[in-house]
Amino acid sequence: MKNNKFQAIYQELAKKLEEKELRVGEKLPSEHELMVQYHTSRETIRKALNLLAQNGYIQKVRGKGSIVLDRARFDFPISGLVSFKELAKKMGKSWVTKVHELNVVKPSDVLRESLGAEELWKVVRSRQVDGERIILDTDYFQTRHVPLLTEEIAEQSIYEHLENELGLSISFADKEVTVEEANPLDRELLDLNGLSHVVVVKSLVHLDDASPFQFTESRHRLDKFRFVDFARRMK
Amino acid sequence: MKNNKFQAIYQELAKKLEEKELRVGEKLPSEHELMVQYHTSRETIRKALNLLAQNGYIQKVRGKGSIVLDRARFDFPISGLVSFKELAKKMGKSWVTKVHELNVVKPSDVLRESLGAEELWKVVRSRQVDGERIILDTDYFQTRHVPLLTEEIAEQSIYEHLENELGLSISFADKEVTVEEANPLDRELLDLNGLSHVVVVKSLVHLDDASPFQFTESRHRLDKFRFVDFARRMK
DNA sequence: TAGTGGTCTAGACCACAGA
DNA sequence: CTGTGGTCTAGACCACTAT
Repeated sequence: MKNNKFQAIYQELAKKLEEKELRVGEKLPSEHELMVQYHTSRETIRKALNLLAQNGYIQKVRGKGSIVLDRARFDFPISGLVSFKELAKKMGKSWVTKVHELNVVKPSDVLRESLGAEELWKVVRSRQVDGERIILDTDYFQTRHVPLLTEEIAEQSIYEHLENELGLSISFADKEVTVEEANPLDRELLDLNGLSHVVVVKSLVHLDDASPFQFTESRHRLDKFRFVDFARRMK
Repeated sequence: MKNNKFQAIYQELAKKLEEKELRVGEKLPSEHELMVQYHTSRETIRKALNLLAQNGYIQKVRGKGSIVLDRARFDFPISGLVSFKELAKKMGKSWVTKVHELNVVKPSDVLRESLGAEELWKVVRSRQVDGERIILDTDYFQTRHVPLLTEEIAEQSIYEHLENELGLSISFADKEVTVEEANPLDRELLDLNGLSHVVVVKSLVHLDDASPFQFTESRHRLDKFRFVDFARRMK
């Protein structure tokens, strides 16, 4: 990966934990031991362990050690920071993305204020998983950062295109999950099976320099929605 | 608070940011400057700033500085690590908690496996906000850690009781958000207004030593559910 | 080039768990 | 008491932004 020692150690340990080289409830080697193993300083080991803790692999307990947690590692944030393609792949699902709209539009007042731009790419896509259209995504991107979008790109992964081709670095997102009544577009482009409501995930995505870059509204069929979170109390 | 320098600095800076002493988009003083201001080392300042970043107050940009983010600071996780009482108070809502069941039960197989106990407190409570019963909470607690629960405690805040009276320290939770069809108990104890589904938040809450302690199923009326999240890409 | 944040070190002292 | 993780320091070097 990168040149960072602590990231490398994190990834090595995370891999070991995913491959269950250590059982749930057992303890990681102590920080001192890891320090020796990896020929590095204690603070560097601690950075790696803190990453593990933040990501739910371990729980550090003073005086005892680092306990391996039972984390079903299928968890991932719905939309926003992980692309739909990655998600579907991880879940081992067959999926089809269909592009319904792709053009440059003038933003509404709310969007103009959120994204601070006079021109935005608008992309409307439905997501079909196992033969059913269950997600309807509407994305708005800054034209400033994205000169060109094509149907081919939108059908594959816009995120991959942004990060790999354009070198944009996504950093963080504010997300809001609510439930709304299905609108006519939902009824047209999703297989709702008579369900009256949809789960709506709105995300405002930012780049590394903290500038707002993308707004997404993701509308999910109720019965296919699942959101898993790992909440750690602030210390 | 505690004796920790970096926590104190974090709290002081967070307070300043909440009181808008710095505007969105402006920059915090540099790490070197803060180091001098607070008579401390750079790593300590960096710990405080990392806390600010983790909690969405700032975004650190290499070569530039720490940029103040526009974070509506009303965000909080729904259920699990924040008590209903805290939540309602923050939102400035009138609320009533009604206890429908409170006793010791033998756990189901799933619960026994999750919590590893042969005896659990079961508490069923409805939450009324602004005159409407919109949330139905079912909690299971380890009797091992909680010798006594009374209706009075359950009507107020069980969390306050656990942390203040019993000295238990809650640490982290796994949460799952789904939508389910309303069941007869939902219809009886909630004002559903004909809505056919409820949002279900399941949480498995752990103590500081990583032992599972509490399982909660929180059922929310669709139209009153809102979940706000701040997602940071792993680095 | 000067100023910023990012990583890393080697050491110190403290708080807590367990034998 | 020993071993664990938690905090803090003073310094070094690197990578990036801006001028």
